[in-house]
Formats: sequence, C-alpha cells, structure tokens
Amino acid sequence: MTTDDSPLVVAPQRRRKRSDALAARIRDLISLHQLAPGDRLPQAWLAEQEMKASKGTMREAMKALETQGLIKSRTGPGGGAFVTALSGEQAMDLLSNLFLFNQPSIADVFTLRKLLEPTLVGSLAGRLERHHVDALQAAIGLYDSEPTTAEDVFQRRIAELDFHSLLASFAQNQLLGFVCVFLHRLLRDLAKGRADAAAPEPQMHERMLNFQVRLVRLLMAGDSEAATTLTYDHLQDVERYMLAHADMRRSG
Amino acid sequence: MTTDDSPLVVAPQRRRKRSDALAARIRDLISLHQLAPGDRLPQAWLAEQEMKASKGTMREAMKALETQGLIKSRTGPGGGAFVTALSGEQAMDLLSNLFLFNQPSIADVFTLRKLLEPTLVGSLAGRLERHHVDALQAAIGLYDSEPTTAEDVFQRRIAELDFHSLLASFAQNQLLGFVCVFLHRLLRDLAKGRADAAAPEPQMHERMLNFQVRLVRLLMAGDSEAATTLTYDHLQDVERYMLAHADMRRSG
DNA sequence: TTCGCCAATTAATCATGATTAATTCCATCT
DNA sequence: AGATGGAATTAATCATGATTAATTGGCGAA
Repeated sequence: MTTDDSPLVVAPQRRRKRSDALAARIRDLISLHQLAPGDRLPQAWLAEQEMKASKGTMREAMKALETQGLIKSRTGPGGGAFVTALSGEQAMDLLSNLFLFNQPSIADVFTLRKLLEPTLVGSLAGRLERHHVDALQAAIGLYDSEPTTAEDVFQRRIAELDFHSLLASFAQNQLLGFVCVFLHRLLRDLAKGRADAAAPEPQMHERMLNFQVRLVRLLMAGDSEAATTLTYDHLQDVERYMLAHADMRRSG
Repeated sequence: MTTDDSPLVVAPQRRRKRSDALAARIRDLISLHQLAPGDRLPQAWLAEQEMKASKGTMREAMKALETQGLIKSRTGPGGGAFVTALSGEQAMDLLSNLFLFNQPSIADVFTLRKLLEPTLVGSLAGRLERHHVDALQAAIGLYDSEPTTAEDVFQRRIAELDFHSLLASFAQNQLLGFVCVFLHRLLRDLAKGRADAAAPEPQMHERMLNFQVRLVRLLMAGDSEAATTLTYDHLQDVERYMLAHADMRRSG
C-alpha cells in the first residue's frame, strides 16, 4: 500500500460530512452502550464538545438519525432524544424510495408473491386468534353489488390488498410478513399510478369475495394445505387479471 | 426495570415539524415536476422564502432528504442539490435498522431463502454472460485447505454469502434480487454477532466449494431445473449447519 | 499538449443569541 | 376529586454573519 491517495484516480467518495460522521458516532455509541428503544440519549453525547461540532451541525446529525428512525425527540421537562425502534411502516416509506424511479413490473412483484404468500398463509392455518378472525371478517369487503365506477374498482382492489396485508401481519415469521406487506404496498403504488379503466371482468369482485370467505374458513379449520393451494390459485387469478388490465391500458 | 406500555392512547402524533413539512414539500415538488436522477433542484425551492423557514430549518430538511437518498449536494461551481436514485446499498442500510432491536431468527431468514433463491438461481440458467461467469469464478473461494482458526471459518462463511449475493445481483427480477441480497446481509449481521466457535463440521468447506463449482457448471449448461434443486438442497444443508452451530453456542 | 496553480463558486460549518412552541408538573380554584 | 392556570423545562425555530472546504475552469508553464 503506497501513500499515494491521488484524488484523480480513486476519488469516488467525497469526504464524509461532519454531520454524517457525528450521526454514525452516535449510532455507534447507542449500540455500544446497548441502549434500547425508550432509553434516553445522554445529553452529554449531544453536548457539541464530543466532536467539536457546532449546534447546527449537531442538529443535522440528529435529523439524520431521526430520519433513519433511530431516535425521536420530545420537548418539555424530561424531554430530549430517545432511542426508538424503526417501525415497519417507516421502513417501507424509506424503502419505497428505492423503486421511485425504477418501478418493478407487476409480473416481478407477483413472482415474489406467488413464492411467498401461499406459504405464509399456510402457516397461519389453525393459529388465528379470535381478534385475528374478527379483524379479517371486518376487512372482507362485503359489498353486495358489482362495482360500477372506475373509482369503485380501484377502491376494491385496494381493499383486497389490505386484506392480504392484514393476513401477512399475522405471520409468526415477521420477516416474511414484512416482505409481503411491502409487496402489497408496491402494488398499491402501481395501482395509483394507473387509477383508471373500469373492470374488464364483471365477476372479478365476486371471485375475490369468494376467495376471502373461503380462505378464512379454511384457516379456522386448520387446513393448511388447502389454504396454501387456494392462495396460490387466487394469486394466479389476480395476476392474470392485472396483467390483462395493463395490456388493455397499453392498447387502449 | 419496568416494561414500557404507556402509550395506550396511541401517541397523539406531535405536530409535524417544519423541517419535515419542508422535506415533504420538496419531495412533492420533485415528483410533480418529474425531476429525474441527475437533475438539479431549482435553488428557488431552497430559497427559504418558499415556506418562510430559516436557513437552519431548511438545512435540516435537506439533510432529511439526503438521508432518504433522494438528493445529494455538491459544492463548487454548478454545484447545488441534485436528485439521486436511492441505491440498493443505501436502501439496505436504512432497512437494516428495522431489525436492529428485533433480529429475525436464522430459521426465519432461511424460510425466505428457500422459497426465493432456488427460483432465482433457476432463472439464471443459460442467461449468464461472460463477465457474469468470470465474476462468479473469481468469487469462488478456492482455498485448498480446510479452515483452521475461527476467524477463518467466519471469513469463508462470509465469502459464501458474497457468492450468493453476486448470483442474486444478476437476476432479471430486480426486486427478487434485492430481497435475496438483503437476506444475505441479515445473515452476515447475524454471523458477526457471534463470530466465534470453530467449525463443528470439517467437511463443510469442501461441500460449499463443491456446490459453487457444480452450480456454475449447471448454469452455463442451462439446466435450470437441476440448478434449482441443487440450490434448494444446498440451502437446506447450510441451514442445518447454521442451526447446529447456534445450538452448539447456546449449549456451550 | 499536459500539468499544476489560481480564482471563482457554492455548500459546509462555525458562532451566538434570541424567540417560539410543546410538554410536564404542581398549585390553586371549583 | 377534577378542572384549570401557571411556572419550569427543553426542543424547535429564527436571525445573521463569518469562515472553511470542495470543486470547477481557465491560464500560464513545462
């Protein structure tokens, strides 16, 4: 290793900003001291002596940590900066920026859904508590008529995704649940981007409803295998529907 | 130490900070004007007149956007704030905070891996370019001897994950690739947390190597099905190994 | 031409107070 | 008791300059 750090050759990374260094330092201190969510950050760390940074720079560092969901600050007596656990919600907000300019295709999303959700749903069989079932029942879109306006169609598609997200949130495997909920979110975003065109298939809503009711029944009965299969078939159906819809839109 | 269950009232969401409102406003402006990565943010937006915020507050807002990976600022003539696309790397950094306090179990991660990676690898069969193969060959850990020290074992486990991440990065389905790479990252973090204990199974390294060589051969031959199966079996093997290792550690 | 130095440009940081807003806690008041 | 009205506390924001650092582009020297 030579002492040659000529910036012309290897200067992709601009020198780290002080505020970033500060944020990293504080993060390290948190993990070093094993602070848990709810714990307060010693104001000594924030006393800008720590790394000779001025008030404003420290403020930026705190803002960065707050944006990362690591801390939250409260005013008032006993206030200050507190460690928090990044919420799934917030994590998805951050993650969604990844696909802001490079949206995945519907097919890509469904590839993942078909691989993950059947297993997820199967794992729920026989494990639903009363409140789970109640929540699912409440989420089932019990409209008695076919949707009429395009807005109607859109609303029900969203409701359908909400139902799946609710299911996913019950998963024991939180990682699995998180990924699935995020996939649903991607689909919602994709749907919003093209909130138009009425339903090409009048019976679709009926089939959705049918699926939800049957699935809950199977889960309560503890029939894991049937629930898995039903979910897979349903996803296949929905994917076909969405792709056809996308095609329609492209050609129309 | 009491467990904190205070927020029964669902936290009356403190009023949004001005800096956050500013950041949101700018994000909206970006999407409204359809700015693409590389585009420069009109300094008019940043002129603190826009929402009568002072310099410091605006600075915080910019820091938030930068942390979210939406912008980057450059000094010098022609400098300023520029729209950027959040990189996968950065996205994983942000996402990893989600599991900082609530780490998933090895079994949970492998549940996802076994569902996703066989399919991913199968999709690569017959699609590898020359440079892909070269990269894979280079990544194959061609050590001729079994690892000796614990550090050795750790290094090779990391190398194995790197190999899988490299594979995943070649996937057509970027979403699938991203999730898999993130799973590997989780495992690396888990491994770092317990970088100890020498290899309980001397032949493990050999089997890993064997897998990598055979897999590349199958992929080049375009045998999707065999590659899929091989990957699944391999994952099963590695999972068993890691779980046994975790058990050892718990009992030791 | 090619290299290195200088000037111009623009963000980053420093410095320093002052003012405003949110929140808690306690002491009255009803 | 329960409501209410302050203090007291602490973050958030405002204001204002000044100084430092990174970067670009051009100009003259090798």
